[in-house]
Amino acid sequence: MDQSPALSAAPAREIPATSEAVAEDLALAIHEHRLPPGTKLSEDEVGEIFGVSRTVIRAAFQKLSHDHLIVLKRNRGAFVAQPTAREAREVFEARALLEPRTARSAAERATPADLAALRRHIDDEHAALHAGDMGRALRLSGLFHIEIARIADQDTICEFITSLISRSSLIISLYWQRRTAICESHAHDALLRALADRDGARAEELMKSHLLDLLSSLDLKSAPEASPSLRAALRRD
Amino acid sequence: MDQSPALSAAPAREIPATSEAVAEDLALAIHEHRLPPGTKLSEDEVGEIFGVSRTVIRAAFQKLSHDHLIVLKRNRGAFVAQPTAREAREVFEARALLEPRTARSAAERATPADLAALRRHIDDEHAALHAGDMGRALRLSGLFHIEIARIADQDTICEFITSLISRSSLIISLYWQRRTAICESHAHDALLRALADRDGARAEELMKSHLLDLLSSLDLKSAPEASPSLRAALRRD
DNA sequence: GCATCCAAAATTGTATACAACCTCCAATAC
DNA sequence: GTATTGGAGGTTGTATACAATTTTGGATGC
Repeated sequence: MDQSPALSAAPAREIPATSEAVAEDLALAIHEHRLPPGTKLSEDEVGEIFGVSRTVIRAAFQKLSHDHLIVLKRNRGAFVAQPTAREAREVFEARALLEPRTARSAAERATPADLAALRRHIDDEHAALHAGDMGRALRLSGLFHIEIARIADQDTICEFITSLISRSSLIISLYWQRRTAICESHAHDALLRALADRDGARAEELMKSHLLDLLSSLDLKSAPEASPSLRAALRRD
Repeated sequence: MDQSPALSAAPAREIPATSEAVAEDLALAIHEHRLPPGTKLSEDEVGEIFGVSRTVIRAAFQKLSHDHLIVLKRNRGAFVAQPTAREAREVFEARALLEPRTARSAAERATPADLAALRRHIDDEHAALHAGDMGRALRLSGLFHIEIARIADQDTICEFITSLISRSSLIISLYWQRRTAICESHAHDALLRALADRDGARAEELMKSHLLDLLSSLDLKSAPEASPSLRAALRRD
């Protein structure tokens, strides 16, 4: 019942939380599994936590619902999404259609400043990994992909990719194979080198195989982990 | 001021209009240019037309905003979107990444029932064209593409494509070159034949060139028609 | 013991009231 | 004549009250 601790860690906002800010905080909590899939999000409770009325919360829920991070059920309420194995495959299939070509475009346009920003992302990600902060590493890894889409200078596609990566974060935290050792793959380093070399074809190919690697590192056979708490597994919705 | 006629033609709904129904009616009105780009949508006015409170209208606006059919400006209100030439190119670029491969998948999965449904869409579209009902023809043309995505059985990609086609409808009605004769291109017929032949490669290629044709049939050089009323052109927002 | 059903409690759906903000226009100063 | 400022009107942002629906708990019957 008391899910405040999962959220109270994040907000600490002063007074007027907008619906965008609420949605962002909730998204982060979902990505980092502080709000596990299947969790019921009560409008009253969330509203009280953020210090705003249900009106604002409902707007935030609508946004999150559109991004498939939560599922709205009429007259039932909002629940943290539980992506199925099929949905996981579909999300990565969509990314496989969009991101490789986008990486190619990025390679043809990247400025030194862009490359430096990517370099920073990678370094931060490595640092987080070595510090054992998987949540932060995962978020930075996503930002690396989003940054590439931004460099490609295609707002529309960038928006789609951003949404897909957001869903991917939830999927990865659900289906990641624990047995895999720390995924210190150097795929991002290789991508950055291709971009620096302005080698669009290589960047496209690297992104393609990187996404395949990512998908194959997921364990989509077994049920979506019901380990930490049985709640999600026992909910019949 | 009095934009009721543009809407009153559509709803005719009995009593309780949901936010989804309102959004759908508004989307149709935008697609068919009954609500021209730049039009201000007042919450009070729309609410009165549909017989619901602003609460419901705001939810509908949020959904339409996410689909880029309207633009929400804080403390200013909702305006029918005016896609720029750049946005038009981006939307078709995104479609070019998604739809050809999706058509290939569809070719590999289409059942006789699927093909019959597509055949019906094409026939209806031709009939609408000959009847001079361009609005209906455009809508059916979009539905043809959506149907192909549905056949491909990829919900995630289908959702993206649906959104892109919705934006395309608005773009086409904005930038379509009047001088082009009735676009009785038989691209859809050719696509259907490729699907019936289970020729995925041909379907992919046909879809690719069809989208290129579509984009090149737009006049993205000239300003987005300010013909019917100067309002849109004169608004400085 | 088990299932069914009904009523109370809780939660969401909708409408409305009030607050905050923007726009517009007129009045004033230069 | 032009620019600035002030206030009135109108629209959106938010909170709250009420209605409708679902959920829950126990009582009843088999």
